[in-house]
Amino acid sequence: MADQPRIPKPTARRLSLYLRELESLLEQGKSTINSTGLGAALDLTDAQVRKDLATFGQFGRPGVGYDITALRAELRRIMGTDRQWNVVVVGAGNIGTAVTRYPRFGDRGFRVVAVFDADPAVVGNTVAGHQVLPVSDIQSRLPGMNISLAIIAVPAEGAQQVADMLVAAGISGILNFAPVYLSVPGGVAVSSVDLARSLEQLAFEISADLA
Amino acid sequence: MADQPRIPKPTARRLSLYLRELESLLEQGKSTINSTGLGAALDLTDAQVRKDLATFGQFGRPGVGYDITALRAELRRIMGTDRQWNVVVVGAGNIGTAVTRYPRFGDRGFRVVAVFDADPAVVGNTVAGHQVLPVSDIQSRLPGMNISLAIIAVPAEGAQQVADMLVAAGISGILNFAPVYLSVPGGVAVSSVDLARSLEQLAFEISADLA
DNA sequence: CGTTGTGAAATGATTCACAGCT
DNA sequence: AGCTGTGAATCATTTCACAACG
Repeated sequence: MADQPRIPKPTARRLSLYLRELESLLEQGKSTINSTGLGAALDLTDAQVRKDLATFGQFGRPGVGYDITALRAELRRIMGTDRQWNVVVVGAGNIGTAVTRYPRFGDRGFRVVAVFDADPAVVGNTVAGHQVLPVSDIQSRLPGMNISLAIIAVPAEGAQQVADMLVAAGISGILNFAPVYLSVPGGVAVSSVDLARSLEQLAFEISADLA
Repeated sequence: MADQPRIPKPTARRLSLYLRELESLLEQGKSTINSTGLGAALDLTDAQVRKDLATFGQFGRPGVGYDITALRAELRRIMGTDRQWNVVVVGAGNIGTAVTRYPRFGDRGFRVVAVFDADPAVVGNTVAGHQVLPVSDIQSRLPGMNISLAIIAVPAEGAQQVADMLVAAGISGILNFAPVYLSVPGGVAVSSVDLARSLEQLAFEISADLA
């Protein structure tokens, strides 16, 4: 087996940034872009852009740049978003509801197909066309629904337990809005969004600036 | 003037993680923690934890570890969250509303004090006790409200324009939920949350795993 | 000619390993 | 004895700079 060309983590994080910018350039009617232009739009150097893209293949043409449509297709393929991903949302509170209704998921290949909540007062309600199911049904209902991504939007206290249930039900990726570190077995990806942390980050940058 | 001990960006990002974990340890009734324990809870090595904290001072006691309450106070001071930060939310749609209602901000020193929206059908509504004001009032109303942080939760198309208005009104930090890169003058901090990107990241990790 | 792709150099971050404090 | 703080070594990422290409 040929060994994979290692992918630097920062490169992996920037990939979706390139993809987003390419979409925007297409809307503006552009058809090619060079590394300098793509970098300028994202605050990256031209060399950085070229190194990142070269990790996955040779997509550019010397003297011309990158064909936007072709590069977009490559990136989608590389990221796995050239197909549809079904998503389950656990937690139908403020955040869970907002996320379930988020209109941009559809354009990017994601579709919420089920919503769960632990609160009996919420179970049975409808959120964006989905009847909220009890979390106790995760075990029995999830397998067979062909879902590999989950969004956790429950309070901190319940998050680890929900994560365990989701993993047991075969989920391979979790987007976590609860402000706790989730411990999951290898092979399961976790990405976290902590709103208070994001604001703290800003407070810190501002405070550090004037120090 | 003595030159600042440079702060590595990854260290800056982890600071709020330590803070969050310390809160959790306090709730569990612990009073001291060592670098190994703090690291284990966050998937970091003990050396990493010590290096990070040592960037800001000598907070630990050899043979004992770190006093949780004292370290928490230090981190809060360093991050600037030992005081109250007023926050303005622009955009009262799904995300803006969820963020405005987010109960955890209060515990962490943040307080939403105003909500704006561009849609006349939404202006005048009440969200979590705040009457929604028209974005056109940002210029006149914001200055004097003592707000340095803003949350942008408007569609991609309007985000840059809103950012410009906020900067003009004296905001120094922006948490951006719109899926676009915001260009701001130096001295203004931006931190972004892009839900579709977060899911893409997971899709990529999963796809890359089985390659 | 302009622009890519890429080795080589420079910079940045993490890990090691241990002296020194309590 | 246990654990911190920290130089030195390793590892990772970015930037430089240029040959090769359309």
